[in-house]
Amino acid sequence: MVRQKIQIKKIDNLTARQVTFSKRRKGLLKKAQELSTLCDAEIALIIFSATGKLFDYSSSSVRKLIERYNQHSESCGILCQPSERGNGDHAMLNKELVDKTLELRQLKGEDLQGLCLDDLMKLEKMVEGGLSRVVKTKSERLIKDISTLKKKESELREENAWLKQQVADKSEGRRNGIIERGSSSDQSVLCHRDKSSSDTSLKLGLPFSS
Amino acid sequence: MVRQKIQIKKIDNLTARQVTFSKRRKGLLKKAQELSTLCDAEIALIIFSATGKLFDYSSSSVRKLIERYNQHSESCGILCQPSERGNGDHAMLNKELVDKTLELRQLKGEDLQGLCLDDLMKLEKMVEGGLSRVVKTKSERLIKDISTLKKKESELREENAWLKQQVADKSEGRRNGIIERGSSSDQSVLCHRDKSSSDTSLKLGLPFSS
DNA sequence: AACTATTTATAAGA
DNA sequence: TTCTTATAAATAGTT
Repeated sequence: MVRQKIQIKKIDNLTARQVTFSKRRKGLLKKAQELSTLCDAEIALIIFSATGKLFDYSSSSVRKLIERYNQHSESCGILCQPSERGNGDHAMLNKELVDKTLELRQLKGEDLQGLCLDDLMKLEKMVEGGLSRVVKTKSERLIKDISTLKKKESELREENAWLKQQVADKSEGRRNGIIERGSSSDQSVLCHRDKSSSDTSLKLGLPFSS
Repeated sequence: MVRQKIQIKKIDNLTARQVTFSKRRKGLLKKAQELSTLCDAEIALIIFSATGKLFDYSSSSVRKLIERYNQHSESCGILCQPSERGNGDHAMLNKELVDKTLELRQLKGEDLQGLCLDDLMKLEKMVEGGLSRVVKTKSERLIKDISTLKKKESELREENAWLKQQVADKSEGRRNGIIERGSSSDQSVLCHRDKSSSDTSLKLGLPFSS
């Protein structure tokens, strides 16, 4: 489009992609807003970045538009049902939900402007704690996975050695003019082991190191 | 924008409005599609014309995006319009609460045993992101506070110097037997300065460094 | 985050 | 609606 025309395909370079995303997102939001104003249209725009971050715009409210969209596209009864409510329980539940939602957002590092330094320090400590526990659990999981993989590896090595031995034995047998003594039982064992091991290695995704 | 720049306000003429709607809608859809392709973003766009006609676009499926939007940011909908949700959908409220409670616990590093390695990595990334944002906000706050404090400090130093000068002048005045010439106007100025500065220092909690 | 050479989008007219 | 065209706006590449 500019200095040079670009192809409309995924931008390979990460930085360039992020910059373009930021610029074009801004442009898109502006255009949406202009259209809704100029032509008296109701618009909702939902954008998830490749990293999962959400950006949205609506001339009124995204949720309201979704509601309208649902009504328009389905002849639904589910979403528009009137209801027995108002236990007062409802309000409480809702309040709890609002509280948790805010806490959640703050743990994710959003909506921090309202917090004082003290709150920020507390929050930092909490998130650090969470992070360290997540990392610890991840490490444990990794270690466990590694040990499982190592075990599989040693089993496979063992099997491998055994197979090699079989092959060597057979070759030697042939060279010596001895023809497949007891072959049927050996075959069945080999078949069985081979099947189970290939299944395993596929699932776990080789190769191993060391 | 063209032959003549237009104001972004509702177009009065019906025909012109319809024509513009048609053109700009097309442009907006194109831009949305380009953004999603170029930057690997997921986008949903819902447009209701003034006459109630629906136009939509999505990189995948509008319904899927709405689903994701609900999961990602029930927060926003709830925070902004708690009353707008399906009144009395107790079960749904409850489910959201349960979900959020679990998410909250996991962000805090609890209840991680049920997660697979992939989930743990995602969680780690999310918490890291949160932590970095919290730390960044804290730093900004600290820097702002420090700069405020430094400014106050310099004001106080200035005031202090001025006061010292006053004291010195008075002492000299007395020693020389000259009694408070023009004292009333000096006093009023001093009073004014003193009041504003003491109020500030109390609120911010001295002392300063250097 | 700014700049700017170009490409795109589009308002007005046909 | 669609086409044209002059001009405004958006933006890719660069700094």
